[in-house]
Amino acid sequence: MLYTPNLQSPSHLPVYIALYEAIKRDIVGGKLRPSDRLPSIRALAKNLSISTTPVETAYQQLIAEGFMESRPRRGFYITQLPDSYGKLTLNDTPSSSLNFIPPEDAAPVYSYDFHMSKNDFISFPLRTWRRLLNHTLLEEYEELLYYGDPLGEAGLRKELAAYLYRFRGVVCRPEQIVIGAEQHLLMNYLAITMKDLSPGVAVENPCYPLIPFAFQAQGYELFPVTEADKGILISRLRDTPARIVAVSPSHQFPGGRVMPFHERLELLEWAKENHAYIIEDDYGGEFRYYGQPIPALQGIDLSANVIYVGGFSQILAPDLCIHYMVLPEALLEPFHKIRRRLMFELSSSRIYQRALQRFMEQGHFEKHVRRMRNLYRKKNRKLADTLEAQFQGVGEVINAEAGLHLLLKIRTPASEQEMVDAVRPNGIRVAAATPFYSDGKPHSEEKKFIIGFGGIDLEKIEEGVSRLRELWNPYV
Amino acid sequence: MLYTPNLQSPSHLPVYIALYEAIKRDIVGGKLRPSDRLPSIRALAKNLSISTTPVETAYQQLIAEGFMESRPRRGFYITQLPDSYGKLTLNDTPSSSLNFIPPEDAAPVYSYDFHMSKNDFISFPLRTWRRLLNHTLLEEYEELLYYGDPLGEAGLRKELAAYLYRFRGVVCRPEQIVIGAEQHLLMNYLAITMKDLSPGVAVENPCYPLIPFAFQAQGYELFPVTEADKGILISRLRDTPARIVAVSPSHQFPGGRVMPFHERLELLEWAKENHAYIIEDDYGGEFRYYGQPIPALQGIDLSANVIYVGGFSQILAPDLCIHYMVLPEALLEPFHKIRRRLMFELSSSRIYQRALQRFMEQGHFEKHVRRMRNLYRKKNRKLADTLEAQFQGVGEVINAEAGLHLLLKIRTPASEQEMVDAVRPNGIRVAAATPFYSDGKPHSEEKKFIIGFGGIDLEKIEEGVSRLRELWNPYV
DNA sequence: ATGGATTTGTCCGTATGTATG
DNA sequence: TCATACATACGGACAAATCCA
Repeated sequence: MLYTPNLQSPSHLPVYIALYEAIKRDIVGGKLRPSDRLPSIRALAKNLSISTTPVETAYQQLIAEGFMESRPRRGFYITQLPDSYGKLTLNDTPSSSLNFIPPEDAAPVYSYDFHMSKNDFISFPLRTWRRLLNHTLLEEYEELLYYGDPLGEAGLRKELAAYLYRFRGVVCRPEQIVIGAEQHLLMNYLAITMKDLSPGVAVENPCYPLIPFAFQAQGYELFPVTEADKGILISRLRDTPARIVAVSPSHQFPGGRVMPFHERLELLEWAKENHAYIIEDDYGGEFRYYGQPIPALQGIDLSANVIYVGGFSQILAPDLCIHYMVLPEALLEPFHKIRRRLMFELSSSRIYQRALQRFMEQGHFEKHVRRMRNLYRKKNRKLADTLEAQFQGVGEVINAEAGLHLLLKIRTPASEQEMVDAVRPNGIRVAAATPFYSDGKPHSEEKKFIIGFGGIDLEKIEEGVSRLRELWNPYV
Repeated sequence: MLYTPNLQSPSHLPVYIALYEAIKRDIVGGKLRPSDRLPSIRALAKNLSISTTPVETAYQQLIAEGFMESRPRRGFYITQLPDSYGKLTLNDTPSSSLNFIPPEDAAPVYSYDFHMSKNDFISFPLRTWRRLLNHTLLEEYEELLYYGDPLGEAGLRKELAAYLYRFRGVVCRPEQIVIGAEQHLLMNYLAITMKDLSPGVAVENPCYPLIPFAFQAQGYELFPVTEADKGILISRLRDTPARIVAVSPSHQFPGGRVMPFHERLELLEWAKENHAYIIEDDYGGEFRYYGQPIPALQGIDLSANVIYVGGFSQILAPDLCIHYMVLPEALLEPFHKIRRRLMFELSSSRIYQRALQRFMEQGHFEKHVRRMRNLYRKKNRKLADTLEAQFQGVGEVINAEAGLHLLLKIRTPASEQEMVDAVRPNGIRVAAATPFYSDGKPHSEEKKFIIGFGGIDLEKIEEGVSRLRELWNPYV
C-alpha cells in the first residue's frame, strides 16, 4: 500500500514544509526505516491532490539533510542514519588570525584551496537570513537599538539552551549562558573570574592555543598534559598544581582525535575529586560524521564543573560575531561580580541576536546544521578516500571522522614548509601541522599536513588531490 | 470569463477604495458567491489598466473585513459572509487612540527618564541604514560572510581616520586604528601590550571606571591623581611610578569638566619627558555644545604617545558594536605581536562595518553627528535652564557644556540613594553620582546627581524637572 | 528475449501572492 | 506608485529505468 504522510494541519504553512515535517516525523519515529522506498513524486502528489512541486521540494529538503537519497529514475530511499537523529551540529570557529586571509594574500586565487578554516557558504540561507534581519529591523529597531542585556538576549539564550541540549547533550538553564562577540573576550572574563581557583591551566599538546593563551595573559601557568594525538594522562594531570584543564574533546586540534567516552568519564572523575574545572571547547562538536554521537562533557556529569564554549562562526558565519559559554552554577556568582565590576557590556548586535533567535525558533537552524553536516560529510569522505588512494604506501590519513579538516601524515626528509611552498604557486593551499606542537620535532621524518575541505567544491577535491600528489612526487 | 468589478465612478476616490467598494457590492449583492475565486492580482490589474498595488490593497482590505480569504500561491476566494455583516465596515473601526493599551512588558516605564546613557533614537536614520545594510547584504555577502581583517575593515578604518581628523583633530593613518566589538576587549589587549611599560596607571577620580578596571584586571596598580572635578595635578602624577595615565578630557566623568587647553599641553609635556603614555577616552567628544571645539589630545602633539579611544554606541547606536582605538606608532609592533599570539579575531560584523563605511562615505554620518549635536544641545540647554530655575537657591548645575548628562549638586543631609528611590515610583529616573568617587564621602552634605537628557523628549524636560522638584521638596 | 508502454527523477517555464526598494 | 525579486505552486517535457505483452 502507498505510504502517505499524515498532513494533519490544514495550516497556513506552505504545503512542502508540512510535507517535509510529516515525513521527517515518520523517519525519526521509525515508521519509515532505512532503505525503505518512498512513493514517487507523482504518485504522492496525486494521492494528496497537489502538484508535484511541493513533493519534490520536500524530498529535496530531506535529501539535503541526509534523511534520504535519490536513485535517479528509480526512486527515493531512506538512508541509514549514520548517527542518531538530532545529535550533531557545528561548533565554534577555529577562530583567529589563522582565519583571516588578507586580500593581497588571497590574490593568487587558489584553484584548490584546502585551507582548514574556510567554510562553505554556498548553502548559507541568505534569503531567510535577510528576511529575518529586515523583519527585525522594521519591527523592533526602536527597542533593539538601545543597550540590551550584557549577557545576551534572553530569547536567544533560551533557544540556544534548547538546541545545545538536543544536539550536544548540554544541560543548562538560559541563565548560565553568556553571549559575547569573540572567544577571547569571553575567555578573558572567565580567566579573571577563576583567578583564585588555580595557579595554572592544564592544556593539550598540541592544541588550538586561543584559550591557553587567554589564560596565560592573565598570569596562569600552562601545563601540557598530553602527548601528540594521545589521550589525557590523568596521572600527569595529578602531577600539576592545575585545577583547571582546557580540552576540546569533540575534535582535538589539529589531529582530529575524538575523546573516547571512558576518557571523558575519567576526566570528569578527576574534576570532581579535586573540585577542579574543565573548560570544554566544543570546536567541531557539530561536525561528527561517523559512529555514535558522543555527548558533550558538560552534560555527562552535572556534578562536575564544566565550562562549555561554543559559537556560530563555523556553523553559520563569522559575520554574526556571536559566541557563547555555559557557566556551571558554581561560577555564576563570581562571574557576575566580576562582570559588574568590569562593566561587561553587550558585544554582539541585538538585532543579529534577535534574528538568530527567530532563525532557530522557526527551525531553520537545525535544518541548516543537518544540511551542512551532510555536505561536509560527503566532502570529508571524498577527500579521505582520494588521499588514501593517491598516497597509498607513502602517506596516511588520520582521524578523519569529524571537523572541517583532516591530517595527512607523510614520511619524508623534506621540510613541511618547503612542501607547502612548493604547491602554492600551483594554486594549491595546504598547511603544515607541526607548528602547533609545542614540542614539535621539525626534523623528524614524519611530516603532518592539515588538509581542510570546508571551502573547496566537492567536485574539485579529486582533481586537487591528484595535482597535490604529482607536485609532491619529488618529496616522497 | 474574467470577473471584472464595475468601477463606475471615474471619481475622485482613490482607485483602491473604488475597487474595494465595487467588489464588496458584488459580494453583498450575490454576484460573487462563497468559494468563488477572484481574478489574480496581476490579471485584474492588467484588465483594469492599473498597477497591482491598488488591487492588492483592495483585496487586503476585503480580507481584513472577512469578505474573502487568501490561499497563498493559489488565489483569493470569497468566504462565507460573516454573520455580523453590516455591523463592521472599514470606516467605523473604533478609534485606536482611545482604546490602545500599552503592552504589559513595558511596565516599568519611566515617564521621565533621566538615565545618563539613554540615547535619542528618534533621529536614527533607519531607512538609510536599512538600505545600506540590505545593499551590502545583497552585493557583498559572499565576501563578507567569511573572516575578515581582525583589525577591522580597511575601508572603514580609512573613513574613520578622515572623520577623526576633521571632527576631532586626531591625526592618524588607517593602519593605526584597531576596531573591536567592545571597549573592554580593546582595553584588555592594550593592557597586555603595555605590560612592560608601566607598573601602574594614573587615573582620574572620579572617573568612568571601565578603562582603569580593565588595566587593574591585568595586574596594574591604579593611582588616582585628581581631586573631584579638578584638573590633573602634574606634580601628583610625578609622585607615582605610573608611566600611563588614563583621562577623558572631552567630558570628565561624571562631572562633565572639559580639560582646558593649557592643561592638555602640560599633560603632553609630562608624557614626552617621561616617555609615558596617555590613554584618551574621548567619551562624549562629539557632544560639545558651547565655545571653541577643543581638539583631541592625540592631535595636539604627535611626538607624545597618545592612545585615542572611541566608539559608535553613543553617536549612532549600541547595536553596531563597533568601537575603536588609535595606537601611536610606538605601540604598533608590540600590539601586533600580542594580537598574533593571542589570536585576536574580528569581533565586529563585517557587514555592519561595510555598511557603516558606506554611511560615512556618502556623508550621512557627518550629517547625523551635526543633527544629533544640535538636538542634544537644545535638550541640554532646556534641562540646565529648568534645573537652575527650579532649584534656585538649593541646588546648582555644574559643567553643562558637553556630553549627554549634567550634574546637579544639592546640599542636604538626606542620602543620594534615598532621594533616587523616592522619585522612582513616580516614574522619574535619576542616578546618584557619589558611587563613582573612589574617596566618596557619602555623609557629606553635598550630594550630586547625574541627570541625563539623551533619552527624554525635549518637551517633557520641563515637566519632569518640576515633578522632581516637588518630590524632593521634603529633602532640601 | 524484446520492443513498446509506463514509471520515474529531473529540469524548466509559468503563475501568483508577498516582500523590498 | 511602480518595478523587481522572491517564495511557493502548477504542469509539462525529457530521458533513463522499469515493466509487460
